[in-house]
Order: sequence, then structure tokens, then C-alpha cells
Amino acid sequence: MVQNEIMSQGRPIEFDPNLALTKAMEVFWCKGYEATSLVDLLDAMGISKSSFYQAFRSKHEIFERCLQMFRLRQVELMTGALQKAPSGRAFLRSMLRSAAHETTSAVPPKGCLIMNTASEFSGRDPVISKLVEDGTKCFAKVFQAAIERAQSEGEVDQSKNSQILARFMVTTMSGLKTMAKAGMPGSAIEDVADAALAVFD
Amino acid sequence: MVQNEIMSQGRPIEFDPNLALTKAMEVFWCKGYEATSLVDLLDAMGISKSSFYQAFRSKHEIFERCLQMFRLRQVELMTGALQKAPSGRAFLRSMLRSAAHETTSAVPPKGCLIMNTASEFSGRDPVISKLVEDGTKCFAKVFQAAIERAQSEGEVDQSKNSQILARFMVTTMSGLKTMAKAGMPGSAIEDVADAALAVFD
DNA sequence: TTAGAAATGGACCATATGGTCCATAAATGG
DNA sequence: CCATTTATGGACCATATGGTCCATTTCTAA
Repeated sequence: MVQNEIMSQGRPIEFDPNLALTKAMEVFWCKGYEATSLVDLLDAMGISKSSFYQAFRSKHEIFERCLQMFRLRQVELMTGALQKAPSGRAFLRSMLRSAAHETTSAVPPKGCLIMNTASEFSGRDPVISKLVEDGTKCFAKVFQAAIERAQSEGEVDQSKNSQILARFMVTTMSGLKTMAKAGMPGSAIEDVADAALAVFD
Repeated sequence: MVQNEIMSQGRPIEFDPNLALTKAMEVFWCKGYEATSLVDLLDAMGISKSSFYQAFRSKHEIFERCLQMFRLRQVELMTGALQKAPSGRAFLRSMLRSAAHETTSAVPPKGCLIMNTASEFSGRDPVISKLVEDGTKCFAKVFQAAIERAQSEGEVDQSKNSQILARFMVTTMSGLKTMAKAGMPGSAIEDVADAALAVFD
């Protein structure tokens, strides 16, 4: 028997758990937790109820994993974009403006899964609250790095507190995505995004 | 028979429809539409199922009325506060800071019913979307009046577009309330609120 | 007093919900 | 080839859902 190898005994799984999780995440992202039924998930994931409960123990538990996956991917995307960005300030601007794109690319706009969840659950579920809080902090960390880079590049006022500005970014991103959901036109959202940049001067 | 008078024939209603509507609004405000069951509403309103369906035709319809009532009251409150405020700018500041209060006064934070609804429904229900859009515009109008007053008072940069700034206010209010729901401490929310004011300089 | 109109309590309903159970299928190592 | 382990399909379940129906109550106008 070879060591250090995952020893699969028994019938092998017939679906890709990671892909299924991604599909589930997309449904929650679009519809929220409560409005998503088990059947919605099963349809999107393309698996049976048995396989679902075997692999993910409950609707609540798979939702937790979706939140984690979302945060992970989002932070990856943001970090990648920051690295490729010509400047910290350019990154901040393009992030803010991205909320406007959603009015045309994703109809209806999906927003951010973490912020949608914050809104839906508020503080009513301790486990979810923790995940939302962590997600928020992670996003803020990336923004803080971007702001500090922009400060070192001389494009953001050095005297300002980068942590507070990072929280302002998260707040404004959340607000802009909610505006998209509220039916504000993309052009108006862009105007607001541009106006918000004045905070960094 | 006296004219111009509401002629009540038949058994008189035993509850105050307006109070009941207010109670329903509070439940929707706390829990959202989907998570609020008919029983939740009935309990809060203190009426029977029959009375409910007699007075309000469905869960959906009473929700629409709750949104309208919320907007009405909120605009009243804001307008009143603006009139009493020492300056337009002071009003803007106190509005932004009010989101921080919610972290202690309303636990868990309730946010704004209109924005909660925008987040929950996105664009999936045309009737609700319309109400959300209208509400958003009404809030912006009040903020625009405040900003124009502040501009005439010399406390907000005259050269800036008051409509865009008003939309920025709505966006930021929404963002701050979501941050409260996401578990951000009240002090941090105040910091962000203060930072946001720089947009008006 | 009575006819008509409206309000109410409560039984009733079809359906959808999240979740469990079990028999069967399909892989493994020995 | 057999024992073991795991995955799967599908039947099954208790409960909750939003909503309807109707007999009864309680009022007004005539």
C-alpha cells in the first residue's frame, strides 16, 4: 500500500465537487439564501438530493462554503488586478467604476455575495456573521494595500489614514452595487464613483 | 343620509389598519420579505388570517404598501431634520453619522427597508423594482436640497454637481448601513462617514 | 325589526420545504 | 471473487407555506 496517497475505497464520486460548489455559489449569489430552494441548487449543480447531502451536509453548510469560496476568489481577483494595475489609484478607480458595468453585464445585477449576505442576515446568524465580517476585513486589506501603494506613488494624500480610506472603499463599493440593484443607471453610478475618488485627494 | 361621509355599513373593523401596517413594516424591515412568514406578520399585527386577507390582499401587496409607507415616513423625517438643521452641511454630516448609531441602537442593525429590498430583489420583481427606484429618487431629492442649501451657505463647493453629490449621499448611506450589518464597529463607521464628507469640499 | 354589508374565526387545501432512509450500484484491497 | 466502502436514485416524511372558503358575528340604514 502506497503511503501519502489518498486511498479511495468504494464507489468514486461522479461529479466534480468544486464545480458543483461553484454552481451553488452562483445561485446563492443571484437569489440570496432564503430565496434559493434545495431544488434550485440541485438543478444548478446537476446532482441528486442524496449526493448533495452526502457531499455537503445541509443547505446552511454549503452556503458557508460558498461564502468562503467567494471571498477567496474575490480576493485573488482583486490582488491580481492590483498587481497588474498601472497605479494604485488606477486600481481604486477601476474598482469603483466596475459597479457601473454590472448594470449592463449582469441583469439583474448580482452585487457582492458577502454584502448581499450581510444585508439578508444582518446579525441574526452568528456563523454567517463571522464569515461576513471576515470577508469584509479581507476586502479592506486589499484596498488598504492599494491605497498605501497609491500614497507612495504620490496619487493619494499621504496624511490620510489608509485603514479608514480602505473601509471607505468597501463601503462605497457596497453602496454602488446596491445602487445598481436599485435601478440607478450605469452612467449615474460612474458619476458617483468618480465623485467618490475626491476622498483620496 | 349625510353626503360626503364615509358610509360604513356592516361590522366595523376591529383593528387599526394603519397601526397594523406599521407593525408589518417593522417585521419586513427586520427580516426581509422572503424570511418573513405570514404567521410572523399575523403575530406582529395581532390579527387573524381572515382579517389580514380582507384588509390587505396578499403578502406581496402589503409589502408594497410597507415600502410606500416607509418612503413616506423617511422622507418626512429627513425633510424635518433638514429644516431644523443649523446648516445643510450639518444635516449631511449627521445623516452619515446616524448609520453608526444603529450598531448600538438597533441590534442587529435593520438598515433601510428600501435598500434592503433593492438588495434582496435586485431587478427580479418589476413592481417592487419601481417602488425601490422611486424611493431611491425621493431620498436623493432631499439630499439634493440639502446640498444646494449647503452650497448657498458656502459650506459645499459651488462648482460641484448637486445631483451627483446627492446620489453619492444615497450611495454612501446605503454603504454605511450595510457596513453596520456586516459587523463593522460604530467608531469605524463614524470614521468612514467623516472621510466621506471630503467629497463635498 | 330586518335586510344588507362587512369583519372575523377557523377549518381546510395544495404545494413546497429541507431533510432522512434504504436498497442498489460501483469502486477498492485482500 | 469477496468483503468493504462509498455514491447514488428515489421513495418517503413531517412540517410550513401562502392562500381560500364559509359559517357566524356585528354593525348600519331603512
